[in-house]
Amino acid sequence: MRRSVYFLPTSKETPAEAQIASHRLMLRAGMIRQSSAGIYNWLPIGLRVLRRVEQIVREEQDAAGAQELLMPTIQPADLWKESGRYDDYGKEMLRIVDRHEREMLYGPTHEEVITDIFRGFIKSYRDLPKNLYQIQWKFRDEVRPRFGVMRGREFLMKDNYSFDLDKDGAKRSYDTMYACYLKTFARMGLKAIPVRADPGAIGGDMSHEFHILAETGESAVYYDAAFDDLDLTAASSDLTRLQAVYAAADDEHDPNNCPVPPERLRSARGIEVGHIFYFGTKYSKPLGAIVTGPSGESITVEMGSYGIGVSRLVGAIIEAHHDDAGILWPASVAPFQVGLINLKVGDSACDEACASIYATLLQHGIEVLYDDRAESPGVKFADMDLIGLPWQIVVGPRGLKTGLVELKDRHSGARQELSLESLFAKLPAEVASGPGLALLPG
RNA sequence: CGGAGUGUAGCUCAGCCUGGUAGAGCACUGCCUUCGGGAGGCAGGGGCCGGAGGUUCGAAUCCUCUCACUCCGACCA
Repeated sequence: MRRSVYFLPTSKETPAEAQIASHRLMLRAGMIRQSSAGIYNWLPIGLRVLRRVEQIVREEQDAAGAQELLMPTIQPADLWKESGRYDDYGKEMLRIVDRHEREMLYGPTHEEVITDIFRGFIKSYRDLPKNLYQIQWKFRDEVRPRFGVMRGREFLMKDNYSFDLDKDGAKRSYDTMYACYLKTFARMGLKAIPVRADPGAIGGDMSHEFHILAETGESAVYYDAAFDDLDLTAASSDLTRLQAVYAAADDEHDPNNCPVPPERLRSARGIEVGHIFYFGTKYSKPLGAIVTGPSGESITVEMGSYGIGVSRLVGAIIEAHHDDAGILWPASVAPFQVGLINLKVGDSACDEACASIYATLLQHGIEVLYDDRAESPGVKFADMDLIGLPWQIVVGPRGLKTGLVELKDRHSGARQELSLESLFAKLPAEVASGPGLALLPG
């Protein structure tokens, strides 16, 4: 993408309303623009990141055996009356009346709708288990939205729902998602600690929240120091061991009754990016999600639900990956892999070298943001650092005199002067291997 | 929902106390000089001072009401 035509409104000024780094950086990097309290426009470069995060979540859901569907944002109130939650949910639910005076609502979650789908089609134990997911916008009329997309009222969420014949099956579904979540977050460059949690309004008796540790986190979490050394990306083989290590959210942690000795207890702030629940028949019972068992008996299915805050993750990733100059995107979610800076637009040597590099990168399927504006180099460098692409290629007249361009690793700051030939020879491999890799000595 | 604030140019803000021609920096447009980590000069464009009432000869400024947004607390992916 050429910077001269791309809609990318970066800003030097720190927006007055933004309190935390991720919010400031998202506004300054032209990713989002507030529409009203807790509701955001996603501008092109922000949407690119959102889509990448969404895609990682999707791939891991698919890999875990969940199947994607899409439910509506607007739901009929009747279903919620049937589950008994219409009155319970309170003012967080945005209620709408249509032209026929029918009560509708903008879905804050989809247990009722998915259960309605299930009961309409699934009638036999032989069709179980099922695990269905969607990535859809939700609306919760938060009393106090804040921190940009980290606590918006409208937010993109991956939610899935498991249906099993019995509690053992439900536990397997739960564990599958538990492992899936660890892998999902790891792919985004995040270490998410699974902590025991209060099932809250969703209800149920088994629940974990996944927290990214960050100073700006909204929740207090307590955990065994062993977590600091655990490889949370490990396969599900040692899940039982992992789940035995203590970690609890604020409301579940009792300082007077904690299994972890004080010297090993750690407390930190966390950003909740995922939450999984097992809640048995809480919804299947009132909504009549019943299958016929092997002996012809009626069995009320065991359910669980699992959420990942996709739009929140974009903010959380920035909280975990930024420096004074701007964002440091992990390659897996970066809006572009490479930023190409032409230091002197109009200089034929610079223009030709950049055009050649740009074309070559595109040929290799590498996404590149080419800053071809007639701006001062200072502006371009600052903008590119702010945007935070993993790699930068700097092309200027001085270097070109000896046939060299600069390759910079945004994460480590390491720079290397390369000839065009060696750049072409090594760049695709370097980019494919991701940022943070030490560059070979020039 | 309680408490505290803020609304003036696209952005960050001054002006308000003490009423009298609407301001600055950045951004934007044009020209010139620059160009290796947020350049400089000159010339421009851009505002119903959030909205509605009121007081006054006169209101961004004083009063009342309202709307929006932000922050602190209690609640949540």
